[in-house]
Amino acid sequence: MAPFFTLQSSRSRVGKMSSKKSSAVYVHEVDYVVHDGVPVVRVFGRDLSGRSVISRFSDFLPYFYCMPETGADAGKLMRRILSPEVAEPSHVIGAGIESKHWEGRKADLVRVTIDSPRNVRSSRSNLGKIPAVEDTYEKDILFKRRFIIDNGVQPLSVLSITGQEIESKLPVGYVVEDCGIEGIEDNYLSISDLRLAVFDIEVSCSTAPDSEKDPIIMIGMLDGEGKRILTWQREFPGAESLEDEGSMLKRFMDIINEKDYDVLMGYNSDSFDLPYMKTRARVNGLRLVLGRDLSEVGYRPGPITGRSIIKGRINVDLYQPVRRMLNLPSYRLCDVYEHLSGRTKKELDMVEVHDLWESGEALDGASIADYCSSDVEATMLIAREILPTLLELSKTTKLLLSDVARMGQSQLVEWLLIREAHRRGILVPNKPRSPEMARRRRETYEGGYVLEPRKGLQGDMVSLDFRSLYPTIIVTHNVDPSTMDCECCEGTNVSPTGQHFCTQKPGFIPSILSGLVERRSEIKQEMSRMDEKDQKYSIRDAMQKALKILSNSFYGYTGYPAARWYSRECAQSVAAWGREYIRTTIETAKSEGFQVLYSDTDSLFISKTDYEGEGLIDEADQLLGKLNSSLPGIIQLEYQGHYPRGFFVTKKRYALIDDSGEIFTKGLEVVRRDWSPIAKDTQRRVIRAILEDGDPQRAAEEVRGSVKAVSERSVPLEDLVIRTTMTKDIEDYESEAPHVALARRLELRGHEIKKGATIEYVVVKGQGKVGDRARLAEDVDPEDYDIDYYIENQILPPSMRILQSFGYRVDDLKYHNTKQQTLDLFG
DNA sequence: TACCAGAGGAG
DNA sequence: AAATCCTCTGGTA
Repeated sequence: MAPFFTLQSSRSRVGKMSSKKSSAVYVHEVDYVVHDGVPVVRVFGRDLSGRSVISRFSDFLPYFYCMPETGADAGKLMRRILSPEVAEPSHVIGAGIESKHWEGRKADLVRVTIDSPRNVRSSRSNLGKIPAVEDTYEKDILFKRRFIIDNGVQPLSVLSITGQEIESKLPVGYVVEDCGIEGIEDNYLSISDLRLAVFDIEVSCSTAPDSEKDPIIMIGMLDGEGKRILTWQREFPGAESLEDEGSMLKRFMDIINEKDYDVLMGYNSDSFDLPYMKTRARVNGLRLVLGRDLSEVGYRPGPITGRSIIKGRINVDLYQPVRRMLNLPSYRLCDVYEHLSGRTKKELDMVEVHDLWESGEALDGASIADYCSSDVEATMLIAREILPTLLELSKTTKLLLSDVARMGQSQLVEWLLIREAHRRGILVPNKPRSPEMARRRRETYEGGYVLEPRKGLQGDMVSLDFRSLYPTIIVTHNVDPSTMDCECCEGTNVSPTGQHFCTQKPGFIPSILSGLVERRSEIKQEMSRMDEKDQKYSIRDAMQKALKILSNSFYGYTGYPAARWYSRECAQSVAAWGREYIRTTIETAKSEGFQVLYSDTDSLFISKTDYEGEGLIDEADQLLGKLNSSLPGIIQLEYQGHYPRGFFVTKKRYALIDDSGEIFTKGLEVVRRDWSPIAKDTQRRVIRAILEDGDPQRAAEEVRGSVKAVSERSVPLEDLVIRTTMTKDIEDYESEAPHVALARRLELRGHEIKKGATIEYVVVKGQGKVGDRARLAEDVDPEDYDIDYYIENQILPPSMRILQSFGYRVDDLKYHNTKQQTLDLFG
């Protein structure tokens, strides 16, 4: 143990030992407060008897490391830092020497302890200026996470603590002071052990909601026991009606605090419901108190959307995780619900809610209360779908569930690495500063290999793919910044880009990744022997998904310019090895008499003359055996599927049908969000006609049908809507694409259009650019849509791309019946 | 016609 | 706030 000197004696727990008691707490949330300048970490959770606990730790302090300049002595630097003229203005209250792994060697660092998290920034800036300090490290690790990592705390599992129960004003639960950690148990909560609730608010407003003046008229809540709808002034069947908005908010707070939920979830609750409720509470002379410590809801603005803070409860906004974990054309609550349940749900727009509230009437027999109720049910359904995976991600990364729900893939990987680095005594690299990041962004490298497909209709084929190609390359070849170009292994394990990786000692990243990959394959093994309806099966599935998300993120992480463990050479080597493996596979398949129809990165489609069905599958199996016997390490090629028919249009654009008749479409307009429904539906019918019936003539007929419908104006406007996302703020666009042009006009009309908004437009007839003729569907008369545009630019191109390989030309598809057309014009 | 910016997909 | 590869559109010179 390294020597440790302090300027201030640390609080001793020994004296209070007699009055201390031990308890075990399931950890839900962790944060800290500062009392009289002293940081107190609070662990929120529930004890084994189910009582809510806040345990307070006051002997944990923030710290960071100072790396001495090369040649400078760590001890001397430490003494300098501890000297009053440096220590006092820098809030240093202790320092010690610690040895850490750094860039392939052991380095002695000065670990500097600071009095409070709020002083870390200024302190490291001061100490960083000392000439003998080369750089400071680990100063930007959030204090609550530092506590979790250093103490090995496992969120959602059991923490054994000692401490003194103290008097508190909490209505439920108790507070334990002067806590110390006795142990960590691997005893994780599952979803059914958590008290969870979803909520949703309805606002009445005439245009856009303004939290200063437009009231919340209803709050829906749903937990394991049932649903509650709160409203005011008006009566709705099944709803509890309060006197006014303020009373309703008060009632909401009372329910949350009495039921003492562990998890509170909403859809867009971080950026909408909670901030809105906070403002409405203020307008009504109240404070929105939802914290487990009876604190008010907080709000921290963020780069994209802010984050609402409910102290002590796990606050999950399902919107972001849904966006990340599900690939959907739309992420409106009703659309996500529809996708998951297969049932439709009516979404009310702001104006409809307003009208119904004002009139007190029902729309199509349903009141606002019914819609509010369906909103919370939809939210709960989404929670059931994705919360299990979030829970598993939290268990694997040991991050708080509320953090996991807000982090991207790179952050999940990074925090997993940081925790592991701490365990192994590895110094955590700093985040790159902006010039370094800019430099990294410029250094691009070559990625996966894509083979030009054999175009047109193909018969019987089999697809093979590498099981987790990039993760298995990283593990097999020990790809890691610390193993790269070692002195011991020159000339062995050389990547196609020239770097070699140590074959003697396992690298940091590969050793962590191999654990994840192994666990996943064990779980998948287990699952293959289980009944799919078994509840344990779905838990395994969530575990497996979480491990997959994490394993697949490592490669991208090493090539990510903002990563602490960035290494272009590593990312480059992985991709280069990937290209080598797929190219070798293609060559071997060819030399074994197969035709290789298409290949992309880690997969290939093959066929063999005179072989079909089972015969082809047998042949492919033999090829697979041969290939796998020569693949190194854990890299493995797998049988993916058999397709009796399919066609390739270009790279990354094709459609296949499998033996059960299921159609898989990749890249074509059908699967894209930015084409009109009429264009996508027509293409879908073309694909079906060809793959299901092998009937291009019927396909052509489908196209003519759509052309006719558009010409006759019998297509409903909603099928003509083109949706495009604003990927940046309006003023940042260089070009004047249709959705940008419309967005600019809408802004002049007083609409606020932010980055991320979806612009939905219909093209109307007239002269000039498409952008000038793009209109909101609500502003378009069915007589005004541009028939020619929809035929020439929406229906024909996607369908033609498929049908041209069957010998069709544009004119063959254009007119259903030329004479009829002429007659119509005159009739 | 050639080129660019932009969107959104594949793996 | 993961990477690269790729096709296609609309606008512009």
